[in-house]
Amino acid sequence: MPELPEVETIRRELAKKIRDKTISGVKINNAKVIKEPGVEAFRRGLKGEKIREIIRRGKVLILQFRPDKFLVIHLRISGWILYGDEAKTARVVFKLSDGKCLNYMNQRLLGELRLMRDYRDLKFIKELGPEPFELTLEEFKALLDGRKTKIKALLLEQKLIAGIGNIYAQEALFLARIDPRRTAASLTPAEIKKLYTEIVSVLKEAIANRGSSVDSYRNTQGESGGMEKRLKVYARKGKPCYVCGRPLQKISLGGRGTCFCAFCQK
DNA sequence: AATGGGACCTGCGCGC
DNA sequence: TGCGCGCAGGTCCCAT
Repeated sequence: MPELPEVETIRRELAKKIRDKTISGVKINNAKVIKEPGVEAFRRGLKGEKIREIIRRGKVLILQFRPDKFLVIHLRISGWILYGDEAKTARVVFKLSDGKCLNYMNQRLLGELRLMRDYRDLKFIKELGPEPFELTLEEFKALLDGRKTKIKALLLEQKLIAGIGNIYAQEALFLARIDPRRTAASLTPAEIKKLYTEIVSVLKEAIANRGSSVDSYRNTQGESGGMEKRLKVYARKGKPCYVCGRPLQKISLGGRGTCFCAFCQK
């Protein structure tokens, strides 16, 4: 799925396009993605609701209608939101009162929609770690302290830090020149500081470039991001390292593909 | 606590 | 051309 920068891009675009618009109807092409309440209650509960706020928490997108009514949108892998005309391949179409549609795209059907009284009651959200931009260096240090897990796996733990996924974990480690196989506890204070800086920096760069479109992800206009051209290691196995020119390696860490430069990342 | 595997899904690109 | 396989931005759950 879209990671923090992609979801933040969607949030910003939607804030301009759909705030204060009303949902006039919901077309459900695949009920599998609706996790709560039931399909009919979901449809009924949304009809006539005005969108007041568009919120992001980690990789989760949330539409707020009332103080006690929220649509929680988890894109997971392959999810994105297309604004405009109704899309044939949309899993769910939210029709707006001005004739436009919010199409919930999700090829792999792993995404989840929930209509809830409070998104903060969702277990996943409750347990989510702090937003990277609100995390201090000292707090980041404390998260790594004593942890024997590999640093790359740790960065993906949403309970520790919200929003980093498999692209930006690899990118941040490359930028910080840290081998993804190192244990978290083995990082020196200088390395922790560098990694912290690079995480914040790469996420900001990605947001500024409207995210990475490496597979199905598109922005709300259906356009590619721009960050994919700037990625240094993700999906670049065998290609030359931008720093030393040696071919990048690919290994599996925690069941996820991981590209890195075995020479530059120590 | 850490790691590995599988599950959930669809569809793409690759080698044969 | 067609088929089987591996793989894909996420997360959960179980076993060791």
